[in-house]
Amino acid sequence: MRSRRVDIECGLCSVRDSSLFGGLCSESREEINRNKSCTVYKKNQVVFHEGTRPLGVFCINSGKIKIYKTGAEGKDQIIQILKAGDIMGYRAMLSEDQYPVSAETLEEATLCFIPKSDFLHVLREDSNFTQTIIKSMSRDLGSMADSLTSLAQKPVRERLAGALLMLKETYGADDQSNGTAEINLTREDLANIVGTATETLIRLLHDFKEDKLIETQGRKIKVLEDQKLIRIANLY
Amino acid sequence: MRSRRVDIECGLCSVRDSSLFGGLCSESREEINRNKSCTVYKKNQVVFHEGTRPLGVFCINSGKIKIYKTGAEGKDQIIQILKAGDIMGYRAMLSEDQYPVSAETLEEATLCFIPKSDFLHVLREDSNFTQTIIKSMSRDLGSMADSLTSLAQKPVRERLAGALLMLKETYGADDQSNGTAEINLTREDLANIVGTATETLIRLLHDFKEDKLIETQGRKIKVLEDQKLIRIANLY
DNA sequence: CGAGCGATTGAAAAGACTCAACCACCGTGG
DNA sequence: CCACGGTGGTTGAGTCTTTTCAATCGCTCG
Repeated sequence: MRSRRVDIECGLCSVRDSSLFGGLCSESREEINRNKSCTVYKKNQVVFHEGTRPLGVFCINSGKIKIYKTGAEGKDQIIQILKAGDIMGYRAMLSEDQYPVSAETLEEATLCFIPKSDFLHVLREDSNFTQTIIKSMSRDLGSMADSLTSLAQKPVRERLAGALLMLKETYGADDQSNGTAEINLTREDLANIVGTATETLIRLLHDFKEDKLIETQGRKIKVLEDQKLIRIANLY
Repeated sequence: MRSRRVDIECGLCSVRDSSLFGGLCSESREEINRNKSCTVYKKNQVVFHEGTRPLGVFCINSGKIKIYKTGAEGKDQIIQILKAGDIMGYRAMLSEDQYPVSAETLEEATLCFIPKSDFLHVLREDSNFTQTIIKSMSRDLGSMADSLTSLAQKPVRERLAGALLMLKETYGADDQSNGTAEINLTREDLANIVGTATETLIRLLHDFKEDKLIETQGRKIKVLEDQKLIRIANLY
């Protein structure tokens, strides 16, 4: 058995308020809820693959997902890390195009799949929701412009500092972590976020650890000195 | 006098069909046309600046525009080059946010400014247009994921080859160029597209010229061997 | 227990950047 | 008309970051 079905009610969903579906009226919500199917994915399962066509959208109930693109040499570039409450796959669906990227679970994750027709119907009926979607896309576009710029201009060290701060947010969000969020990724994934070789990444992590900016236990990374990292990241 | 006003009718506009406004019904088009103001910008004039707030959108009637973001060290990263028919500035406006990037003319350009209220009204009324806008944003998101990946993974040489091919398209589009498009950019701008130092860019251009892949006359670059460049760019 | 993956370290090589100087072209003002 | 200043283009040399390759280690899983 590759995956397990579960029942989740949108109305009772713990991540509802933090998701893009948060603002839906009860009518729209019911429509989204009606035909969706929720599945528990195991760690490192591919949810969708670059080049295939979307049949609907996924809403993350729990777990983290990496969105990545495979480069010419087979190396993955991670574009973003999604967490509970995030919705994925709607862009390619709306543009009636193939997925430009792939999605894979980083840990066990529960995803709700909403069929294309239901999603589109709600989008057509609920102009507030349309607005929400458009805003979300705009924000993503802006943050990708940021990433592009730092990838082009900043040395690896600065990018790593920035990535650690970003990941602290992502990993601190859900758990009952009292500010002690632990980043849990393979060194390779981390390198593919920062855009560098795994070895380089390991060496820099080592430096940061020596400087007491972070702590590591196995693969887990705990960010200690946000302020100093912000300075290193050259964020203005 | 910094800029000159001119009159252009959307209904007669030469770039109408190639723009996102192409599919508008005559009613919507009239609404877009009504309150717009068209201005001739000189070369190297800033149209809007990162961090300011949009009051409407711009439609490019003629000329090329660079969209860029200024990095921490004051170096610009060019995100895209827009040409006649393209619309710019709607994302920040729709997300009710500041511009995440700046826009500057690369040559004399005629831009039509459409006030926010008119644009939003058409967007609300015309669901086809909403669809068009969403698609355009999705496509941009996909192509930015591409850029991100090649910036992170490909050496400068490959990125330059890719950029030249892309620019050939951009510069070949309008003119009555019979396949002999000439790229006309400063070396610095070109370096800021590729994401490298100006000197590095110049050296690589020199190599390409030696290999008869391109021709240069002053700052102008003519792409000769598309196929070979595609291979160098490692496009799959 | 052996295979294999992920993490780590070392050493060498390569790619790209910086700095500095110089050139070429162009518009301006004397 | 020509010297001048400035911008953009080019070249060289040295340096440094980052990558690559190779090898080792630790741990988990079957």
